[in-house]
Amino acid sequence: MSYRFTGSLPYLLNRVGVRMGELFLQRLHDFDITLPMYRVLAILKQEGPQRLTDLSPMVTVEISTLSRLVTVMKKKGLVSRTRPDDGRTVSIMLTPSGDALVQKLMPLAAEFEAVGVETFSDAEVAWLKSALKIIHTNLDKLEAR
Amino acid sequence: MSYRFTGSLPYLLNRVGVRMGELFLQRLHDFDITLPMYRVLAILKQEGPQRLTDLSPMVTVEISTLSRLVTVMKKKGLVSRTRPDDGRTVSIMLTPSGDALVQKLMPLAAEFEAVGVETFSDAEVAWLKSALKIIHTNLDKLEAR
DNA sequence: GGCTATTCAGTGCAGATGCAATTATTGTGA
DNA sequence: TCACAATAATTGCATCTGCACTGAATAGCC
Repeated sequence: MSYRFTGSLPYLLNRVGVRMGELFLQRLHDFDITLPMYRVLAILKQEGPQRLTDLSPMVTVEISTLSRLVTVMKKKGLVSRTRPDDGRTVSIMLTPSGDALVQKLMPLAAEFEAVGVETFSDAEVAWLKSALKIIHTNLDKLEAR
Repeated sequence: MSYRFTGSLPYLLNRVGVRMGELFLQRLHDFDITLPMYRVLAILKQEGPQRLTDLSPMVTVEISTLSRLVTVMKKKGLVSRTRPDDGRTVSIMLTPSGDALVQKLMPLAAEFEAVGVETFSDAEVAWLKSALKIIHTNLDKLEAR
């Protein structure tokens, strides 16, 4: 039966990833933010103020897109832009309002994860997560051509 | 240590999924098609002619987007549109040219998967894939609110 | 110190996408 | 049979996104 597309890893990964994102976005609708915005908030909450260049790989979004995204988020009062030490650099920081919002959303995200893996043991979930990290690293070999 | 966003399942899934897609898209560039187009071709190759409604959940793409996508693919001579039995329905089918293209791309996709999981045993890969399917099913519980 | 290269962010533009409304066809109940 | 509901695909519109280019600031080299 050779190669089954619907049984391939890229397909299965994309399918479950997109699905989870879609479902989460529906809940986010009440808070008037998008999925990438949530990811930015969550990263800033965890890692503290970041430059766009550093934020980009963490949220897997192009810098140009991120730049515009931050503009919108600033208008919403969720983050602030400041020019610190380096004049080229911009430091993106959570505002108290943004911090409060991400605080409210974290339980929701946790619930999504819990439902997704409710049929697995803790050890299995741990293995799965480490596997996803390893695969991400393995993909580096494809990067340089 | 409470909740770590970068250690959460949705984040890890999205990150590796998007990354794999980006890398694959780079290779697809030589063939002048996009990632969703490849997915449509692969599904049609495996499952045979499909309606838009059936295709949509399989490629995780909105029907409206799919409709326009098929228009472009038809112009490229990769697929054909036909109105069969039901007058409302459209049957999307691979052309010989589309079939030849997907045939060329399948080894490439297989290589991507192989590199991604090269540090895992066959049994581990099998478990991982079944886990991704189960999670996708578990997410149904979040669908209906 | 001054010139060039590099780094970082922002913009113009074209294409992709989703939601909502529209059109066309089929199914159904009185 | 006829009106009305349901299904399938398409289109209008606003938004999102990435690529390529531009602008601004710093670093490195002579």
